Amino acid sequence: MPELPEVETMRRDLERLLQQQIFSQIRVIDDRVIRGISGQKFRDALLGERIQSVGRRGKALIFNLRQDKFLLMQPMMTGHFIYFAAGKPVSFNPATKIIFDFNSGDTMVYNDHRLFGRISLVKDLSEVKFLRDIGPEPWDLTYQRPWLAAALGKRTVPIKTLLMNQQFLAGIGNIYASEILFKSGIKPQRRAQTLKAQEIDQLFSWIPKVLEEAIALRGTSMLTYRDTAGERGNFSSRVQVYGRENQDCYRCAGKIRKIVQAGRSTFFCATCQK
DNA sequence: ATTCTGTCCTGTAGGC
DNA sequence: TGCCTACAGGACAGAA
Repeated sequence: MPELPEVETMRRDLERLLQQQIFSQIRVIDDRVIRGISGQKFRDALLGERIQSVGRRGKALIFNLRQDKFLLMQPMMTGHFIYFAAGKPVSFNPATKIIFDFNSGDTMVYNDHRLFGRISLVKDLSEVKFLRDIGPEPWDLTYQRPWLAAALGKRTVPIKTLLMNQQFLAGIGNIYASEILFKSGIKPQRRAQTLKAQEIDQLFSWIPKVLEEAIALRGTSMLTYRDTAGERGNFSSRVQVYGRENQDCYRCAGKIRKIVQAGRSTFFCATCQK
């Protein structure tokens, strides 16, 4: 489900709400959401641990517990946390897979109806393949115009598919790939290495701009995404092309079209995007 | 090496 | 209303 803006929204909320809190009880309702160890071992290893801070890398959330202990969570399509302050009624549903209680009396539940999400405890983040192989964040020092041009030049995949490749760049998923290409005026089917200098300029500036605007609006809610308070993201109202098949383009008279690339839906305006 | 396809799951929206 | 199919914010193995 969530892409970089949604995961960053979760990170900010969770760090504000849970920093310095200590796990006092953990109820694993469905073992399948935990990777590597049993629900019982997961629970035992987490009890008494204190959340020092909450980080993010691409679409992964990282709870920093100790120098050699991290709670890693990848929401994938439908995983998300809902927070309940002490004294508030905690609400569950069939998607609730883990319930975390803290010393303060606060509770955080983990919901994931499709069970694609991953939660694990790791000693060393570099032992996680996903984190070893992931590309730069769009705000890293590496993220420079010449780096982007060189990286694009080596690839023959359609630009939309490349934008979604986490080894290329961290954090962009299916919604923002379409939105970024619309803003950049580039057709999603274009092969990465065929982009002209002026198009690379557009892409280079729109990638962080679109993501930053989405973070400021607390992400996009299409179907199931909710923040830690159970609220929808407000970028949904700014979406230009995603999910708008056959509707009018906001910028020209054309219709938004939908195609499938690498098994995923892509939306674009055939008039605005060249 | 890079690129593409199918798979893991469950819920829900839309067509008939 | 109720059935049936298609599809859903991701990542990865295995095939081409």
